[in-house]
Amino acid sequence: METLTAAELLAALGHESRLSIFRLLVEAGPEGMVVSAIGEQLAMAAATLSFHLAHLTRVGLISGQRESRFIRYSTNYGTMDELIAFLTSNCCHGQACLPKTGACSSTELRRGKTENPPT
Amino acid sequence: METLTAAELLAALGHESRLSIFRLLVEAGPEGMVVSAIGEQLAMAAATLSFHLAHLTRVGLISGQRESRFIRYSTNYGTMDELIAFLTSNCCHGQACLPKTGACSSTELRRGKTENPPT
DNA sequence: TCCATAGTTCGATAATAGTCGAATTATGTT
DNA sequence: AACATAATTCGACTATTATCGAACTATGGA
Repeated sequence: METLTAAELLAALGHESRLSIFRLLVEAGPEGMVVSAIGEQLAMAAATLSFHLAHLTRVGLISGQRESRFIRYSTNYGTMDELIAFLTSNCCHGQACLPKTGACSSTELRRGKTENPPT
Repeated sequence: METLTAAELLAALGHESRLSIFRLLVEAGPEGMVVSAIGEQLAMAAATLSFHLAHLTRVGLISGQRESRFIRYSTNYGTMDELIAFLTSNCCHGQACLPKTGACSSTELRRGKTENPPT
């Protein structure tokens, strides 16, 4: 993943409103949520919510599809997966720098443990 | 970790210059790097570099300590560890949500191929 | 003390991002 | 068709962020 791309993803998540939206969608799971339902949870003007949804969509973290009058958004797990991989790569360059929470190892587990093998 | 705090960390990393600085320091390992050495790698005005170092320091991602005339910065792995933990928590709420790593497809999506899927 | 070097802080400017009411588009209902 | 609902886009405004030369602070050496 390019540094520029990663920075765009991080910047997209680096705003309280968008991070809240994203986490809400992550918690909602693959089914996602309809915009009005998101709006009910997070108090913000409809235009503002739409603005942030568009931003998250543009960088590829979420995507939405119309369902009659509604538009249902859900997270693109793959993008998030790539971002986590980027953040954890070059991280230990050999030795384990993130051993305590198991964040690294669980990611490696998910990914088949080939990205950054300890030397 | 609070959502606000996480957003601040993500925003700090969500800028190409700062992400480059951070990754350079991550690669440098626990020894870190002196400011002038960072400046040699990443072309930017000294004031700009200082500005970004201060930002990364303020959110706790890096810290610096003086060594005679130099100031040596290094990454605070713990902060990064917490951030990764935050990002991966609530992620699958039980089931594995990141099994496949659809790396290429999600990248294509970001490239704007199918911005608004035809309905 | 005087000078050079390493970094930071200041100040002014330019650029970008966020907010939200109002207008608009899309869909479904009567 | 007329109306209601869901969501986006527009437009204008405000706030924040980034940049960088110049001035400043801190340290070490002559």
